[in-house]
Amino acid sequence: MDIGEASKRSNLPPSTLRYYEEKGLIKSIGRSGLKRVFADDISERLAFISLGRSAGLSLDELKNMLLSDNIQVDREVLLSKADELDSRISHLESMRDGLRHAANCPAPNHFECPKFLRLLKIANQRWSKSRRDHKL
Amino acid sequence: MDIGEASKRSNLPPSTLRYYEEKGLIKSIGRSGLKRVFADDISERLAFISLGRSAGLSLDELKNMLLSDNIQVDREVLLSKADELDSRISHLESMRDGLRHAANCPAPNHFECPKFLRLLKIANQRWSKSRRDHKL
DNA sequence: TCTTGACCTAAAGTCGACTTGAAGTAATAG
DNA sequence: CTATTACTTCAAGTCGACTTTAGGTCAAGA
Repeated sequence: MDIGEASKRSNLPPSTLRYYEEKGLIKSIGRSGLKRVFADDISERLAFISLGRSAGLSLDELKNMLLSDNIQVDREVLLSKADELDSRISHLESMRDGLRHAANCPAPNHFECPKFLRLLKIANQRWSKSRRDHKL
Repeated sequence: MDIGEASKRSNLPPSTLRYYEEKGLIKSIGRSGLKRVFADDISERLAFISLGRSAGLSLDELKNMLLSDNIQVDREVLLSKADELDSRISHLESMRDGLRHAANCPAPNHFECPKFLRLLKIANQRWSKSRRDHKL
């Protein structure tokens, strides 16, 4: 498959695919003349990357996850990434709950609403904890 | 409270606080000489911003949420932000589940594992749907 | 009185993640 | 044969979110 096809299937511009290749997130399987040729499973790889990006992961983080494709031992990397995601999910849930509450709260200023403040406080405690634990 | 105090309490450098003020995310209540003076509730506001940043929200998004502090009618903004967060949470959960599965999966290449691929597919369907719905 | 430290502004620099532009190649359609 | 179209490289440009730097103000302590 050429870069145009990969671009269509992944919904990412060719320039992005070249950039990802340069950064080592994907590989072309070879060339036909000048043109890159990609394997069929590139779509899934790119889907994974898109998903990760939309979830706020950096290209470096994603590269680490994808590297473990080849190497056996990287279960730990995957599991620790999963744990980081858990903590990120907690933040988002706190934000979401805070916003939903705020939308229905009669307090004139949300920062005076005790429930809202409690959600904030819990969320930031959780954050501090996970930063301590993972030395982020 | 001066900027140094606000910085300590929020665990953000003064330069960041000045930057946030410039971008309209926070306000100083006045000046004492040259020095900015912040109200006491600045800590909560900054906690909210930090939380949002750590969850991957942009300063503009956060500004929108915070603006609705003053104006009554913005329940809809808050609720739609909460919905966006729900979709972001779904992505993260899919990633997390995918990673946890991958860590225990015997398949040599995760992109050959049907369960992993199913998680990816579901996640991206959800993504496409939410992009359609919210015209992101 | 002088100096130190915490603040100030405005402008420039940095970093990640791309995008755009200029200049070239290669197959294909008219 | 030439023009179009899709690709190529490499360098430069952009954008968000900050950080750093240079030069200045001001209150407090030795």
